Amino acid sequence: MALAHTILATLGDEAYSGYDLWKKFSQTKACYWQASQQQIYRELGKLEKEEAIDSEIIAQKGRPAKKIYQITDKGIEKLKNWVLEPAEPMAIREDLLVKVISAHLAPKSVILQEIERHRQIHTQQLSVYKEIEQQNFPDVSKLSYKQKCIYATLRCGIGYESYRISWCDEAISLLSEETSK
Amino acid sequence: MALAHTILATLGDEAYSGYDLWKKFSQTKACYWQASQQQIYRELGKLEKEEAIDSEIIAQKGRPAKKIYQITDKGIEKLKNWVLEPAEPMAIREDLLVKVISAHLAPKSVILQEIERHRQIHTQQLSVYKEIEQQNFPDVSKLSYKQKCIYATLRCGIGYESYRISWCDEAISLLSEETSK
DNA sequence: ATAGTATACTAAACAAATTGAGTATGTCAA
DNA sequence: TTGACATACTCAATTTGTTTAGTATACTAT
Repeated sequence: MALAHTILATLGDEAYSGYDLWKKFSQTKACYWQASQQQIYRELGKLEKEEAIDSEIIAQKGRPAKKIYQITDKGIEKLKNWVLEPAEPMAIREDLLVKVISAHLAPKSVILQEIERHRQIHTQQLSVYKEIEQQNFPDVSKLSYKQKCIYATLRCGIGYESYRISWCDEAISLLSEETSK
Repeated sequence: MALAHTILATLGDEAYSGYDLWKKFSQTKACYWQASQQQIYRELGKLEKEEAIDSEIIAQKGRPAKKIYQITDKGIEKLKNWVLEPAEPMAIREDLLVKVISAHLAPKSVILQEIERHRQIHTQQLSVYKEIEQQNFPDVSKLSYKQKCIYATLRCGIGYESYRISWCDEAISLLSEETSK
């Protein structure tokens, strides 16, 4: 599965501790992979066992020591082989939509407010991505191939949040209408 | 979790067997919930144990007998309570994007062809949804509230596939460009 | 005849994800 | 000095999802 590979890909650029990875995931990686702290620590343990990564303990002043991980040649090989395999599109499992098809069981305002709440969440996330875009990708024409790849994932996140916001607007408008039946 | 609730919501309209539900899931439910046959059968077993649904075995001519399930009052109550709770936005875990950030490990054509393949998958799914839209929702103004809710989920699926196609186009264009660096 | 496909369901092992409880250190503000 | 928060990591239980392997009936095309 791809959590291992996302970690490998991230460690390909720089050494990170589990905690650093977790923060990275909740920030810039969020547009394509979400994982909890526990998942990341467990996966790091597994990857170290199979020697795809190795670790080093770094003492810090004024902070607990941290264990930073580096990708090994074996890990690079593993990642490379995986990239060559075809990827399945993500499975859609959207709780909100299950609630929408069950919406008639509750007062109309419940689902409308919930969609509005989601609209806000996606608007917030979109502004985070747009901020990253402005800060890190001011001039697309000057990007290296590797940077373009990262930028493409950010654009995917921006597209996703925009699509979600549009759908929320459409759904609110559709479900707010007066219905004779 | 929502597989149980998706099943309950589906059984709210009509009695289905596990096999029927599975087909329903791979067709019209696909825009908001995906589940395998095995998952559905297991979930049905659980739901029956907790008396949210009950079953009846129906003999058929020229086919194996089937076990059809109906929602109980307890099940309706369970679904209703769940609808009132807030829903978390779906976690994004998109293998393709992990491959995109690792794309520099393979020849450029590998990732471009893979994105093109995904573009085709999403184009195919979009046309399925549009066909359903034309067949089942020719006149939105005549829909009941309950039907509008179902239609809203279809519109979400249509929006999703459209967004995916647009992103594939953008990514192919971005990554195909000549890069000096 | 038999191979392939569709219907209809069960079981079990395994992998991945979630949830909750802990441990420990250090900063900062009330 | 107490409580909240951030850093940094571990362990265990449970749920959810995937994979593989079955059983069994019946239709259809070769």
